[in-house]
Amino acid sequence: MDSSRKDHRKDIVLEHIVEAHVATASPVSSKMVAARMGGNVSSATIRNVMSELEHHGLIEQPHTSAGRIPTNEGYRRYVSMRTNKVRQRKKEAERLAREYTLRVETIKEIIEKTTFLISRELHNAGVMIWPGMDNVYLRHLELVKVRSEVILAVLVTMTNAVKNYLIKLDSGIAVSELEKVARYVNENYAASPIARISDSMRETLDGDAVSDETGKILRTAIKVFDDVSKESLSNDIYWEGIDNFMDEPEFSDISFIRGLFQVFSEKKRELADILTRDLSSGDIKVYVGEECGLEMMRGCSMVTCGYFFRGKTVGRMGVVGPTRMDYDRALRTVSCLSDLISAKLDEFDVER
Amino acid sequence: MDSSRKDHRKDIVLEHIVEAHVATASPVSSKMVAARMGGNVSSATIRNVMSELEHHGLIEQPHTSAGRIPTNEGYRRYVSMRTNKVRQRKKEAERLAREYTLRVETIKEIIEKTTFLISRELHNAGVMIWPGMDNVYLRHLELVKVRSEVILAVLVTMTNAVKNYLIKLDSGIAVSELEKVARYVNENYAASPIARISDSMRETLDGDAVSDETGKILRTAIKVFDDVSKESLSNDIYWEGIDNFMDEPEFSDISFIRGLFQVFSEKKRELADILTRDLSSGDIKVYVGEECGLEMMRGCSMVTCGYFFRGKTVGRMGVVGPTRMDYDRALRTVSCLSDLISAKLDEFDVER
DNA sequence: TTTTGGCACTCGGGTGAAACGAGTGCTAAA
DNA sequence: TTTAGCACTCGTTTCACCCGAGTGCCAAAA
Repeated sequence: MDSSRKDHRKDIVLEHIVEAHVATASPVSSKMVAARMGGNVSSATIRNVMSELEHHGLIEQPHTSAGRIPTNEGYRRYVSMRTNKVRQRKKEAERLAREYTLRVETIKEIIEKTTFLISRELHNAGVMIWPGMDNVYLRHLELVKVRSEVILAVLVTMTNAVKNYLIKLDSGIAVSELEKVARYVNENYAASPIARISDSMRETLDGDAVSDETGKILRTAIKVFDDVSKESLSNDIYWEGIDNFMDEPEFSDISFIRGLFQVFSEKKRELADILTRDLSSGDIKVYVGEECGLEMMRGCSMVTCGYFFRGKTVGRMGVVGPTRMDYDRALRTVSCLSDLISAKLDEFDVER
Repeated sequence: MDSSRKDHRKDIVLEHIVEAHVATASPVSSKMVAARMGGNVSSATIRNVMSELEHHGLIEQPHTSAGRIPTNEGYRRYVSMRTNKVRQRKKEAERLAREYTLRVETIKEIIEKTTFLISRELHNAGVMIWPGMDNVYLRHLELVKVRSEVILAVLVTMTNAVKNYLIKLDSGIAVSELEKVARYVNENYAASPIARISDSMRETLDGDAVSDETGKILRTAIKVFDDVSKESLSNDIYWEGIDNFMDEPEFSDISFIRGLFQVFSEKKRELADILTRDLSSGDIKVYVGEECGLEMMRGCSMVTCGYFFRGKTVGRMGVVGPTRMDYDRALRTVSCLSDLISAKLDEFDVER
């Protein structure tokens, strides 16, 4: 048998090992692989192939006299054999699309619905980051006085998210003045990217003739948008369904669950940062085990994909589960949902 | 020894059993109780008392040849001996008070801070319900047009909570008209209890001379506030620190944790309802085990206390932990935090 | 050269007997 | 009424044992 065919068989065996292990959660024996391959090879042959795969670090034995399980590298190889052939199943896509036919008018609803669907479909945790400030467009601003020098800025974005920020001004301000500021912003900056509003205002202020009145308004508005951008530097994260983990045998160790839970609560910033880091591309990305950089994610994998608004990647969504995950299905579902919600988001954008 | 002194000793022994069990998490032996009582009674005497306590259903043996652990009834009795003597420790109260000296301007911040403090102080989960609509007072309303017949109502409450509701009108409406409605509401209903605004408007509408213009405004406003009240019938719940459970030996069984986690996620409504039910009183309340009515809370206790705004109980806050909980400390901490945040909330209310 | 049957070896898991010891209940004496 | 003493119980730990799934290697077959 020539070497290329031999390599191909190695991949086939690895595939079977991964898939059998995903299905059964226990080590896979040579006999089992032989059976899965139709019985036209003997287990002894498979044993030879397996020992090579082990040599390459793609599979390992939990102990002598046990079958093999894929290593992180094994999963990684398996995944890279898969990612280029993500074929969406039409029926599945249609079924998922129907889930969004009900009233979905805000990005909040989209995020809740999507993470819910991911967790339900894949029996794992669904995660999603909100669009960051540089990709969020203003629909409406309202300023509410809270105390003499403290105001509440309420922003409604083009994707109908309502965000509020408490802002401490340098000096007291009259309600009528606040109204003027809000009106000015709504008239001049509706549909602008929020992160760039304060800079654009500074230009106006530095530029030619600006009346005293307008100057005062601008200075307050600049303070507001500076604070807003500062307060939400990194994307916010939302998740759902982490209790699905608890069914998986690999998480029977409670300290594992605890660590993982912390990734989703106290340390959710770090998780959000990982997803934010990948925003430059909207492609599907797979992290196997600690690849993502979080020690506590050992034993877990994450399959994520960007979602789009106005043609730009504005956020990411995906699934977190054990490394022993049905990657094929995960890739399919995540990419399908990404398409669906990106289309939905663009509906928010039509001029009315 | 006369019978009243005898009964008193029973209580002392129960107290020691509860406290020792809380500390060690294992069954308490007669020898251990004798030692805790200063060694002037023998273990044999304690054994007699214990057998009586067992007879009364206050303690039980996990098996022969083991010490005793308190039953739910035992905890209940222990707690009722305690609740009337909740004495706040001054130093502790001052330490907690300092946690709120930093900027806390909105009820959201208060809720996050308080549940965090509860979970940190008591190493259990902190829970808190938001004030319900009938106790929430309007500070400001803003109406933003989303689509021809869909608007977004953004409410700012007196406690600086920002809530938003998507509302589907019966017919399209102009932006200028929306502005009029919002202005009318802000001028006439600021500082009113939100749940009663639509009724009050209906009265105005049914009453004497109302101009066509005002009538139109009122009808839209009524639709808005009807929808708002409808959408938030029950109080919203917030929690923090349920991972603290995972350290306790009684939760080493993962299915327990899973059930509990569901109480805090999918079934959080039921938990919120339990707290809402108790809103009539602001007193401290203790649920031992399934007393609260949730089967999944078996093995858990909940210590809650109301918090106040304008002298009325508007919400509840407390701690959820294993029945084997330091009730003394829980009662102290919860009641202390209730006082602190009620005072803080009232600061929001001063006329400005 | 590759595949395969055969076989010895490994090692985790399950089973059962035995020893241990913490804790009890009861009794009789203080 | 309290207490010392003692027999008894029963969960836990330990150890020896066996079973069987699975491997690695070798020599024969293809």
